[in-house]
Amino acid sequence: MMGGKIGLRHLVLGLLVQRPMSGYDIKRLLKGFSWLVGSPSFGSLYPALRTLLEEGLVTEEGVSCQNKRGRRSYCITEAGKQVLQDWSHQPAVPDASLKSFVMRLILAGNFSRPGLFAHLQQRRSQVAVHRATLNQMGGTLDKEMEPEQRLALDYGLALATAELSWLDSTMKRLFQSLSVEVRQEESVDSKV
Amino acid sequence: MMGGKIGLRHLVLGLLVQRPMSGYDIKRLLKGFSWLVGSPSFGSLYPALRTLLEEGLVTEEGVSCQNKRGRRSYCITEAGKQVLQDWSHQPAVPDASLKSFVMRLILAGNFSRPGLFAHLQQRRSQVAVHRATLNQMGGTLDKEMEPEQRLALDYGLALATAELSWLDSTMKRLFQSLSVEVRQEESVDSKV
DNA sequence: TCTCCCATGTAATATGTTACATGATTGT
DNA sequence: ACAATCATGTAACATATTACATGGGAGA
Repeated sequence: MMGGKIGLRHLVLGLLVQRPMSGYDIKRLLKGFSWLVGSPSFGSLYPALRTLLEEGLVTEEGVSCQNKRGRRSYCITEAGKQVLQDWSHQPAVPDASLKSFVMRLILAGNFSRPGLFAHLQQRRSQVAVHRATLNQMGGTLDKEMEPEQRLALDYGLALATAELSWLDSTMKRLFQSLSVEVRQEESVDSKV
Repeated sequence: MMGGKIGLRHLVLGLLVQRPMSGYDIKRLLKGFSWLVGSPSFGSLYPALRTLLEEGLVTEEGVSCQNKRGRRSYCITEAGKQVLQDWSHQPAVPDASLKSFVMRLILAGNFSRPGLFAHLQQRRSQVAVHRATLNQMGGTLDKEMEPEQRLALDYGLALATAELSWLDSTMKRLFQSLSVEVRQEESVDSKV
């Protein structure tokens, strides 16, 4: 879910620059952005932290480090900052993005007309949820999110809005007779 | 690059409904949509076709099937159509999308201001290329692409345009002094 | 025949998810 | 002390990429 070249490692390092965090913290923080970057599973997150620790890019900071279990907070080291610095100077690879929805769109010819409509509508409700989530994050700012992350939030909102707009106009165009349902759902969204 | 639950298999099946194709054909066709769905590598494509063949979801059709090497065209079977049908009735899982660009955006606080600007501008040029590619596909339609795929094309264009718009306004807002460069690049894009 | 490109195949490697197991902490 | 949740760890599995190897056909 996190995708190849970039890797979880750099994302983790980048988040640890802002403040020390545990694996659990990272997971929680990233969950809000899951639509945009994907939320790593613990099965990949914890091993990644372990590796970073062994490589000396992060250190363990915390009250109860001698215990095998228990909360562990990680803190980026100078070496880690250097690695992050190097990475940020490399050009970003353009990576594929939307996958399953567009896949189905490409195969739209195989759908029945009602099937296509259902597909578009399902996507619409998913995107609406994502937009609502991002909106909510913007509201509860200050607490856990650094102000710099507003940019990512803003970006996500802009794209979600554009997609909703496309979905609406497309559904309207293809299925004019059913446009009533779309309108109803729209009014629900705008309350969020 | 293709992502979990959905799998290459269904995409391949879906494309084979339209007409028989070889692995190479599939790869070529998908390359144009690579920004939207990801383009599978041969290392995953050929084994996938092999598996589908063994499962009886596709058959080999072609002139020289007795050869070990050489062009092989695959044709979907009734069983394959059934599998595809079942799949298309399942709800789509919302999958993460933009990854590396947004990752860097989230980490924007670690960037220097010029670094951030470079990052945004790089993204802009990538998206501009993608949009140009899609535009071109729309022009050379009829040849290799089924008319149903226009929908995916249209979707991709709408999103790319929205993203370019956001990038432009954001860059303008954050770096007003440098907005001249953006304008220049804009005029280049519109020629495509 | 030689060369270049088309087309397929495969092994090594990387990375991620799922499902499970287990230890800590907190509230009642 | 008990339950619920927090938090970490790990093995089995799935899937993709990369780099390489190989065969076939068209033209010089």
